[in-house]
Amino acid sequence: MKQKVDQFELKAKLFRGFGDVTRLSILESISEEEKTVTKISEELDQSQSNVSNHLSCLSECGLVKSRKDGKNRFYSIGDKRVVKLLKQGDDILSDIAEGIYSCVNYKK
Amino acid sequence: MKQKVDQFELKAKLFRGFGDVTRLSILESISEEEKTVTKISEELDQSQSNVSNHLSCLSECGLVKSRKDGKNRFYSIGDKRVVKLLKQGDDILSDIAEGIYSCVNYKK
DNA sequence: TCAATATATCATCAATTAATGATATGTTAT
DNA sequence: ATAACATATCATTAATTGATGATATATTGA
Repeated sequence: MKQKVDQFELKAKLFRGFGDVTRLSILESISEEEKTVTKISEELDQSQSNVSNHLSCLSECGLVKSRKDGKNRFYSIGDKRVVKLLKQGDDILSDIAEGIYSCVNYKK
Repeated sequence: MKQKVDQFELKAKLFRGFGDVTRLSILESISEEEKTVTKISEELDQSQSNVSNHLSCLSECGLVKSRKDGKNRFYSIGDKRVVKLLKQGDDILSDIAEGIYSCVNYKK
């Protein structure tokens, strides 16, 4: 049972990667094409450091990968299954969006 | 674009439902068979109020459903796709578990 | 009715975490 | 070499959120 809890801790941590608007937006933003930090921060209207922080977190976890090209570093999704998972989120959401929206326990 | 951000906000909120050990454990615990609050709190060794709080949150969002039977209320997963999504989490995790584990930005 | 059991609610506290701003590192072109 | 650009790092702050404990509500059986 202890092992299960540890497993769930990791799994929860995985899902938390998708559980923040900024991080999720980053993932969605690079799910089609690789992008630089600057490009992403412009698109999301978020500070460079914030995006960079999230990206380093996502990289460390293996959710995104990156390649360096001169001054730039291009980020992209590290595993196809991540994209698939995000798509499935949409699928569920299409049915329960209203409930999620009205959930007061979480702000945004 | 604004609409997309709103969409991502909901989606992030959805994933946050799975992004906490206690909530995730609750979902996993009732994914096979419906259970009462008391049963779940015993299993997870969590207080009744904590489990109940999470369940009301999960219910509101439509992630779990419940039926009342006398003094008891039995909770179960609200949508098959939720179980599927959780399973896919395992799938991804089997490959990137180490990265997730060593991610220092999040505690547990 | 009253006690026992099961669950819900809710304010408060403690812990977690996202964002900011400042600074550091690395790369390219002049 | 140095200015300009791109990214990373990190301490601090502000906001969010999970857990607790107390209490309220509901149901059943004696």
